[in-house]
Amino acid sequence: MKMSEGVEWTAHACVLLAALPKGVGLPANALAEFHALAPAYMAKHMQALARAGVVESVRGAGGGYRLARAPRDISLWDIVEAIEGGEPAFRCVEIRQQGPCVTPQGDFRKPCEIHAAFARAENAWRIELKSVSLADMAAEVARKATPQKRALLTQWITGKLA
Amino acid sequence: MKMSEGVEWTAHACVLLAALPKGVGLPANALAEFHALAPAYMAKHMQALARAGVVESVRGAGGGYRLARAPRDISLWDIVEAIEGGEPAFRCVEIRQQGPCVTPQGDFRKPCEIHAAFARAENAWRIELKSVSLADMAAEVARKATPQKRALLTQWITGKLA
DNA sequence: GATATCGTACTCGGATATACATTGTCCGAGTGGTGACGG
DNA sequence: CCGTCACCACTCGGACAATGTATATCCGAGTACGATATC
Repeated sequence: MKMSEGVEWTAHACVLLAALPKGVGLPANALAEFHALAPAYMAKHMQALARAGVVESVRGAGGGYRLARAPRDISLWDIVEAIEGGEPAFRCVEIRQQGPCVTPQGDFRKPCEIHAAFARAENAWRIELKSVSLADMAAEVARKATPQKRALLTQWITGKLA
Repeated sequence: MKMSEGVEWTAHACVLLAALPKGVGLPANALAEFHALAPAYMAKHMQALARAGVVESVRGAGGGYRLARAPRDISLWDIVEAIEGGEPAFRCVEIRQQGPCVTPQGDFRKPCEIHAAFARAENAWRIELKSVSLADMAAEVARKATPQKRALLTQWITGKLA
């Protein structure tokens, strides 16, 4: 059970976007280059974020992706849901209802204990992810930002605005 | 991010084993037949459980699988770990250390915030799974056991013991 | 009748195909900027 | 000098291959049971 690496890619990309001035975005190329990632594949993942409404896309020259909401209102769970899909990892197919000794009148209204336990566990996981917002992490990144990094970002942005 | 269906198969199988008299086991064939599952594939998953030390295997006629510990001492996490492997779903590859504007002297002693957040979330998930033992679920199953089901199990076991 | 031995049936274990999902790449669609042209 | 128009470069979006992992199956290795022959 492993998560798509796209989650890590887009999470870092979103943190970067969150550190930018409000309303300003960057093209997928720049987001990929910033962490030395494959541009085309990064673009694909950003599309998923756009479909999910986490980011907004602006086409044409000077376009790119920018956050659709305030960083405080975007959680890690939003990103996971956009990339991985919101379906639970444990998919109960009700095998308890199969086999030679299943009574037709067996009451299966309540989910089986195994299913219930996994649902509780994934809920705890989801709640933890929902409690972490981009704003929290962007602050950490901004604190460590070097002049070098600021310069590159400014160049990208001003290059856009020029 | 989806979990192997083998987890569901083996979880139900282990609950069944937990409901049996202490020390008694069943062959993989019987475990599969009980829930109308592919016997060969069930056998493969039971092997993983045996390697992980969750169940013990007994070869030869009258052999099979039996729990290696008391049901109270086997948790859902043990089964997930045996089937899926204990590695975290989110694999941080430290992409923050890549790219054009990474300072060589940047301190990366502490894990990045994204990595830390996912680690916390998965920990919550793991703790929840560790808190559920086979004994809890076996009791639920035994309470609902029909005479039909009891008869089939007795037949399998006595067929073994005869 | 008891015991040792051989054969057989049963079960696990790992090696081997297959299907599917993820990963990775490319080209077309759409849009804003820019320069040229005309008024 | 200003406004309009057409062209171009840039960016997103979805369609298309390559790779890796999970799924599914089969056959060989090993063991206990039982039958048989012998003492």
